[in-house]
Amino acid sequence: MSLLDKVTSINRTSLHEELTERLRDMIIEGVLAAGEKVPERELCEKLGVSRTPMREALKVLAADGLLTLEPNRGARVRAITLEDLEEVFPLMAAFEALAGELACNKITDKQLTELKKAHSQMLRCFHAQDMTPYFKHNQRIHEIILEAAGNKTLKTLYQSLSLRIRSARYQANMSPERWQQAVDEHEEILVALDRRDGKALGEILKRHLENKSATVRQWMKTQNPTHS
Amino acid sequence: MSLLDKVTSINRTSLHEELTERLRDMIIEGVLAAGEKVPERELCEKLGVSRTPMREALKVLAADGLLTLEPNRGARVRAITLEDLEEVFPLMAAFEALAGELACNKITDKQLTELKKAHSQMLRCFHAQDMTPYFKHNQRIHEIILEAAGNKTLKTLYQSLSLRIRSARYQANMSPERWQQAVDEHEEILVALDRRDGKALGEILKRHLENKSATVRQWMKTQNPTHS
DNA sequence: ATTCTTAATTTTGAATTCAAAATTAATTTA
DNA sequence: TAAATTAATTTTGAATTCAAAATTAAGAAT
Repeated sequence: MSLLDKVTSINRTSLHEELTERLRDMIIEGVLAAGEKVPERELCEKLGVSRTPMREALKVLAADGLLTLEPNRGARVRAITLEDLEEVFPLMAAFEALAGELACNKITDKQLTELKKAHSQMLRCFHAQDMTPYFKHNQRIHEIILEAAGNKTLKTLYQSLSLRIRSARYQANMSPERWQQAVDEHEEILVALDRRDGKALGEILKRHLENKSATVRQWMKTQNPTHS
Repeated sequence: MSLLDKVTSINRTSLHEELTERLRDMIIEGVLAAGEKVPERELCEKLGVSRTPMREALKVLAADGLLTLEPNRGARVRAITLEDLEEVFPLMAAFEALAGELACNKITDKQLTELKKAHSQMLRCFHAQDMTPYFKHNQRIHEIILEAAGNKTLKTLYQSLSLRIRSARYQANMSPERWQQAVDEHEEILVALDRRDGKALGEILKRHLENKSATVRQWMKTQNPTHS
């Protein structure tokens, strides 16, 4: 096999794909705020593209649940409701449980090492009561487990759902007790993984997410009692 | 509230939405065969639409996993591989299990009656060894459970995955023993639902789908031992 | 002044157009 | 004749154009 064969083709991703990613980021970052209309023309101008690829991207994001298309009146960033949360969290919990079970069978030593590293970093942030990096490491841990599960479809679906409830997920501040509890659960997760006890890990992860869910729902209710 | 307020707006669904549905059907029915290129121009002519909405629909279906887009060379109907099956089935099993648990809490008497009706119809087909309507009633049962779970997101995701493995799912011939087993499992499902035993139902449904998975994978290996 | 009606403007949905890439056909060369 | 090169054709990606719908602005009527 010549060296040339190893040259992978340039990622000449199509415009609509790039746009989809770009818009997705803008939604995550809140540049396009939840509930707001998507300013199609303005976006086209700012990004220097025509409406054709832009509208293709909007359709894809709508199919993905991040936008809603209102016939003859354009796209709107989907605002998350309490009902959405209550639908999505059980699914996320099921995904996490499955990921845990699969990961127990497949996780490599390297991945486990990474996981432990992320875990101890997270612990440090917890003790320093430093929320933002805590969340970062936390997210990383769940990503490693998902990766270790070795199921691309699972990963894609999980991330898609995760994105939908993004805003609520990391804005709900946890009470000190809840935070301690979350950390304890993470200890349990590590132990189960170390033992390769898939069944136990699945249950812990499910419980972990259900607790998270309760926190977020609680928070959301205080935010907007009439659950818009 | 006047009667006029009850008049729901005409479903002036946009062209691209109708097209998406239409193409999806064509894929399910095999009019667009797995692995084949999607004849964009031809389809536009036959359906009497321009390329703009057609291409929007193709992008949506690609995001949904039914098509793959090959840059500068159009869309192709995604052919299901053994790897796909092995990724998707565990997810379907998790979905079914969750649906079962949720359904136990929420199922109405009417739905349960419907379910029992579909079940006895399915049994009749089993005893007559009439495969095609058996599958129809079978599918209906799982749909009712999904519906009873009362989680739209779950329903959507399940159906999306179900569609992806459609071809394999209902083409694998079951052995007489496996068929009997499937029927027995369905009996168990009914019993658990009747008892509103969510935990048990979840486990039965999971096992049910795992057995289904084994059958389909077996069949697929005989179809194409090198798993294209 | 406030509501209703009508006209102007903008936005949206979809067809058309155009350039670039890929494919096929034709031609040349060995 | 078979492989390689070049030219013609088709297909694809994306911008532009155009008609219909929605929104806004302006004018008329109460």
